[in-house]
Amino acid sequence: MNHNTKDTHNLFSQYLSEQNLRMTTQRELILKTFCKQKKHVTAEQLYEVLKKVDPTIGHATVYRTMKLLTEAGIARELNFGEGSVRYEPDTSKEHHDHLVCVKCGENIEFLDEEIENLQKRVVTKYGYELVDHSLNLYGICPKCQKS
Amino acid sequence: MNHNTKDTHNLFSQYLSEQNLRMTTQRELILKTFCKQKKHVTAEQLYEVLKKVDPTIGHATVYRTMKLLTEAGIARELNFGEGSVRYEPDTSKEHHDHLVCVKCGENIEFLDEEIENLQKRVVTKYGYELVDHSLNLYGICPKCQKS
DNA sequence: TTGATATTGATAATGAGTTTCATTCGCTGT
DNA sequence: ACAGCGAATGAAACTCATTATCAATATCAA
Ligand SMILES: [Mn+2]
Ligand SMILES: [Mn+2]
Ligand SMILES: [Zn+2]
Ligand SMILES: [Zn+2]
Repeated sequence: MNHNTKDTHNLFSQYLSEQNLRMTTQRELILKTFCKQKKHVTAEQLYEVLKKVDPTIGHATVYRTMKLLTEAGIARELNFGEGSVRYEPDTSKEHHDHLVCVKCGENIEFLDEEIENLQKRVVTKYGYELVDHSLNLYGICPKCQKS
Repeated sequence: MNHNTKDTHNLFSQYLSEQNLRMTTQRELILKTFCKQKKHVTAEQLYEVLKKVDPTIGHATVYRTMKLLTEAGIARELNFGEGSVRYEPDTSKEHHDHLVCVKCGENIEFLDEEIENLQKRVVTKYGYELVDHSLNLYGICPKCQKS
């Protein structure tokens, strides 16, 4: 289940005060707008959406805030090798990996417990301590296979 | 086993002629130098090495040639989210994934057949046609755990 | 050897993301 | 409500990786 807006707002407030940072109207707006997005967005895309609500909002503020949301565990960075980072809500309850169509960009979220476990096995085999992982599968979606 | 220099040179020559492109002294030098590298290099790092051999070589030529080598199936692009792309020899005989230390950057190459197979299962489950994949595990190496 | 055309290197341009800095805002204590 | 201080903001300049432009040069089939 997803965090609702109030959940993430509380989470963010708490994170900010822990770090002696402040909740601002811009940060509230960015959080709210980010949580509404249905797709994985880049900071630039989110900035475009935000400008319609608050035309005075700054470019840098969006980047800065997405970084904060990531540190707070509310957003997660995705790198599909496109040249820019995408963000998705990160509720830590629902980790998943991605299957991306290289033609149209459509992407499916999946979670394979077996793969997750095997990853841990690899990491411990080499004496490493697992911090994170990134698994992206690239393919051609059924729709694009027909054209 | 690795391609040797002559192998890759032939592969590259063939690819170039198929595309109506030309083998040049710069391309030969870049290929040779790239194949000698022991670690995954960025285009910039390779450029630094190349300048010592041929100080007149151009920055853009290195980038252009690494792109060609990738298309020819001789190099493979790696993205560890560092901001720049790294390259490794791609012999297709020896695919592997990476386990990277987030502290010191040391990285281990591994191949887990079970994971590879499970990936295929995921892809076919959703009706996709697998094109590529990228699996990076990030952790802390034994050495860095002690400090 | 020649000519068509691909390639090169210098340089400018791009695009994502970050830094700087003067101004404004948020919060805590009064 | 008010003051004061440090945090946050937006504009603009900047960085860094990579790509585009273009005049000069090199390759190779004929
Ligand atoms: Mn996702
Ligand atoms: Mn490797
Ligand atoms: Zn598609
Ligand atoms: Zn390490």
